[in-house]
Amino acid sequence: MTNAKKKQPLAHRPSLTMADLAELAGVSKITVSRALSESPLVNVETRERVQALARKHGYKLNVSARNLRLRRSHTVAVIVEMKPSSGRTMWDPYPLSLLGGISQELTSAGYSVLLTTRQGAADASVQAADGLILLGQGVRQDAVRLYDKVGLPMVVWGAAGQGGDNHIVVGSDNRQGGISVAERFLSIGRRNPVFIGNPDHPEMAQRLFGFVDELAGHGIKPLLLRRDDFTLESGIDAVRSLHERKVRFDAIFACSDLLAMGAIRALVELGLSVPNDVSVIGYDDTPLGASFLPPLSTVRQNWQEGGILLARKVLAMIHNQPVTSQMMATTLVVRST
Amino acid sequence: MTNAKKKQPLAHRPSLTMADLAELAGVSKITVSRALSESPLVNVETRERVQALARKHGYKLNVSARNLRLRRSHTVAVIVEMKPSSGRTMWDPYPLSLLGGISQELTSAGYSVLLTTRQGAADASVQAADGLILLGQGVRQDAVRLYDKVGLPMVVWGAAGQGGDNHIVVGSDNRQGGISVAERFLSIGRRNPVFIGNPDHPEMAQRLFGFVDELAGHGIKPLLLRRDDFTLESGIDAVRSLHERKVRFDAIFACSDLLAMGAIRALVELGLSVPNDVSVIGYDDTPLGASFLPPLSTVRQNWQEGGILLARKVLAMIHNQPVTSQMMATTLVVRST
DNA sequence: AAAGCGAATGATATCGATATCAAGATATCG
DNA sequence: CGATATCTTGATATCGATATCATTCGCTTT
Repeated sequence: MTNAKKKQPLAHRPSLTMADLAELAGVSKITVSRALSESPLVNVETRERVQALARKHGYKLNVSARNLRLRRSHTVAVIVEMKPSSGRTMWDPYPLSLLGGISQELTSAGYSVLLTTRQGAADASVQAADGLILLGQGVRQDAVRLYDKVGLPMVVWGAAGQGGDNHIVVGSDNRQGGISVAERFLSIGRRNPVFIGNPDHPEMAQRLFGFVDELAGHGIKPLLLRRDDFTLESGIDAVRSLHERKVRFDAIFACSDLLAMGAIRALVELGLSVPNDVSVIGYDDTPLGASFLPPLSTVRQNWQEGGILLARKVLAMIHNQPVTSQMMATTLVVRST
Repeated sequence: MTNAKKKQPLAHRPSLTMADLAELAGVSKITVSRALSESPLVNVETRERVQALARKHGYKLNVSARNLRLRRSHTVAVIVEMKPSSGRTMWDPYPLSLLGGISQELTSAGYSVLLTTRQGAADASVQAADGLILLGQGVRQDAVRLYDKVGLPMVVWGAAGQGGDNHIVVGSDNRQGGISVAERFLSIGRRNPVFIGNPDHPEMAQRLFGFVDELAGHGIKPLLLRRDDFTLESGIDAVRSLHERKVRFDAIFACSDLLAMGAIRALVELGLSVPNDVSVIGYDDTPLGASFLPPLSTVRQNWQEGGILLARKVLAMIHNQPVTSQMMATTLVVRST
């Protein structure tokens, strides 16, 4: 018997089972199972003997078997929406520090992270997970709807107000971010602010709303300048178009740091001083912003913490604890612009 | 029935099994299994009937059960070495477009990606995978050794020459990258080049070797300026220190774009012209490099393609096909510096 | 017409773990 | 001392899929 087992060519390591361990320890499989899972049902002495044996022989639990029996997988699928909807390739640093936070939190809770990059339909492998985390651009509600149907606990990263039947939303408080920029502009006496970004993007729309509402309270109506690309070039182009149209403005709220840096460069080229003539505030607190000349003022979102929060929420949902959507506070980082 | 289904708080959906499908179709489980896996053993008519039924009722394969039976998991674990060894946080854009490539390739081959961020010892969940991909800084050989012991097919991202008993290495050809920079400097007549980077880092060491060897062939010996941080500040600081020490130099090869940009900024502040007085070439082709003023010359590594290659190699190893380590060519992108 | 063959399907065992229920050993109580 | 409670262990069934071997049926072959 044992012999037969050893004989097979086994491309994969022999890895012994609980049955093998049981034989070694002179007890039954079930006792081994209990011993390894710290069950109080087994005698302390037996438990330690079994555990020692398991360590000694390098026993590895067969996860598939356990998952089959327990009807759960101890796995959370993270679905990354690949379609770049607006020049941000999804594989840029930001959403990915989210991944870092998620991975860290789930791993330390004993869960595995199944990474999925959605290309077309819902991936079948997702079905095996205990819960879902959906990372997207926020633009594509179809993805949310698609995965809502899977019926698993789900947490979506995005703008508030997208909550649905079966999922909750975690995100950065974009509205508050917009408000904080407005407050800053007001406090330094700016009266002709411009907003640059893409209001079709739910997260940016929130920023715009916060910005507009806060300014409206002081009788100011900002100019909305739509830009779909979040690149340096796009920022340059935006400012040039303002200049050509002879628009009067003394403050710019750009929806990304790159846009902001482009804007500043264009302003300087036009002979305008930042921040004396025009004040500029970006979004995201890119590492480069701090080193930019002049150092860029911006709104910081804590992505890593967001990832941790996402993970905690799914876990809570999986364990049937009550959870609610939550927006995370942003920080206005005032540097020199 | 339907009612009951809808009513339960659905912690878990009922999800039918092959046995259920078998009954519905009036055949046996095996036939269902074969039908769904496109086996030629079943009648075409039966197969289609079963498949239609499966679709209609939303049948989902129980992955755990299949994996248990087949003794494989259709999963590749990607281990991300978290310890930031040199200021690069691992969660910055580069290694992560690797992840994108990996995920894309594995997913479309029907494999799942298990994301693990190593914090301490080898994660147990890794045991369940069919293969491993190790993404690290390259600095830490201990991680490689640790996972080598697991005995699974493994592919490591890094510098060549680290190949071990049980794994192969895929990486960017850093040596060639260094050579190409040297060639460029030679072709434009530079005679006093400086290398800025950390030679303890295997990948950078390769760049340095290529750089030095190529220059040596023309009787030139570059100055090695060690910098452990790959930040803008570090680049600024490097050039300042050169200046203070009154070193003569007319070319800089910086091991990261940020270092290069910092260097350029410092040079400009010192009243030197780039590239007239000093030519500068960075590494990585950061998105911002192209928009930098002046546009940065750099060495591009194709991360995404690297990810795809990593994935293909593990898959090949898993299927017992012969594989070898491989370095990917880099591209010198000459812009204005 | 008997034998032989291939196509289609099924019965059963199995992967490795755990839940359930039963049972033996020991301790405690009236 | 017999009975009940407690502690510890085990036998068996089960999770949902697939491999192996067996079986049935129709059709060709000589």
